[in-house]
Amino acid sequence: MADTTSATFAPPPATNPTAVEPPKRWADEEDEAPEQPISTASAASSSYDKLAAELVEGLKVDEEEKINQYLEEPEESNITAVTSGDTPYTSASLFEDLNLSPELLKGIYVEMKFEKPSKIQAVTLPMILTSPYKDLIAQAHNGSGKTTCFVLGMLSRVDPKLMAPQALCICPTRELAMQNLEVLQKMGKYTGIIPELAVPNEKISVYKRGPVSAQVVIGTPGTIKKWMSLKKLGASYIKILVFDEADHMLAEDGFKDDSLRIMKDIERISSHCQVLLFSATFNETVKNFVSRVVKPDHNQVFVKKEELSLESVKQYKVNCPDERAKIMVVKDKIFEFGENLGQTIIFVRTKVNASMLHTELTGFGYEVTTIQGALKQEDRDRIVKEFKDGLTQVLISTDLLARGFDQQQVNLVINFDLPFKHNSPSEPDYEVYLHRIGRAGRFGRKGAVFNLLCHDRDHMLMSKIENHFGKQVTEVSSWQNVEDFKVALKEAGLL
DNA sequence: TCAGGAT
Repeated sequence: MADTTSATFAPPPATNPTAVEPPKRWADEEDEAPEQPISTASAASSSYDKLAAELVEGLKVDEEEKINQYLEEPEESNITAVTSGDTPYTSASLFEDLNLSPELLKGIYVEMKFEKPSKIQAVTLPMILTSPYKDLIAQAHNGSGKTTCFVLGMLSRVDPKLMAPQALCICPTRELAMQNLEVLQKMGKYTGIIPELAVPNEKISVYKRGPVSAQVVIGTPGTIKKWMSLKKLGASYIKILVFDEADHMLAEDGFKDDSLRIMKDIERISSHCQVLLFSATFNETVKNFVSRVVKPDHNQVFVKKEELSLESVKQYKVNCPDERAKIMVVKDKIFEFGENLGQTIIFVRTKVNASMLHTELTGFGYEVTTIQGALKQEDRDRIVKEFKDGLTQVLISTDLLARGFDQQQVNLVINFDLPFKHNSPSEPDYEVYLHRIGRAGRFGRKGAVFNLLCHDRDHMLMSKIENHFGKQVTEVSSWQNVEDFKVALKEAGLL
């Protein structure tokens, strides 16, 4: 594949719009982490090639509507946007183009240290912030700045003088809700807007508290649903509703029921509420479903699946004769080089495997921490904090952290187990795979992924993943040879 | 042998 950073911005079936901006990397801003200044126009820009206009599959826009209004867009973009209706949008090349308050701009420049909008931000922010406020389904690469899109959207649309919940953001895990809250607090530092976290809390009873007066609420589905049903969280003034990791939030085996319930309760009371659905992944099934969930005149932004895997993250597979060998690879190869690398996340499929691997590695005397949902919340919080503070080097995790978790120093991801679909174990979970490898290479950084394969099924899953993304994964010749791993890590740019 | 949130 030539280069995922390149593409044409062209809604079907129209002709290409005019290029208005010089090419730049898609990952010119990180997803959830504000700490790093944006590096804009990169040296890689010369290698962009132009892709043909592509159809957005699953488009469900009313045929009677004029659907081909589109943004003036940088021609080098790997996203396809389709807008619906008469509203014209102009890509925002500067944050100043967005009519943001001076307080919000100050947060963007001073606190976040952003310079200019990333690709996904340039395209979606005008859609989010232009009246009439239409629903939006937006897909963009891992680490490309999605969080900023909806956080900025929420902060910008909230009236700071009205002390009532006006924006709601729903996330699949407590960790992600907390991370998003932190971004919002930082970006909104000068706005005076008050946020609140809505996640389960053993210490504070929801029954004893008063109604929420915070203007932005970020949380997990069950808690938000509960607060709403207990009339602690009023929907009257909510005008923007965000689903982070929206494909998972609306998937059949995800949080679909809770999410729909919340959405309907809000829309019943606040019918003009704008709904934003963000994720790096939308499989065809979910894409079709979500486009029927939002209002018919919604806008869409999508990326082809072949272009979703990050070019900056080098993927490898390692054939291991048995489970024991997988542990040895982690022990002798990963820890061997680990000191010279950034941080590492080892993904396992089950809590049991997480505990097993943790016991094995600590038994060898290695320092490693493990996070999974069965731990107490305070332990989860501590482990995440230690990892984010750089106090721990290697973190074992279930898919709890597969999505959204942003830690820039992670440049190595180990798939100790490959993700597969619960209801059909011979099918890989392509979306989880993509989210996992997206934990490395945040903000366009270099990274490496090692997939440890031992059973026949692993090989089958791996080849299906390769086919799905149209990308061959390089094989490490021998699981026992330190040199092979060294070569791989050098090739990935990590040594 | 699902992991996640919440009950």
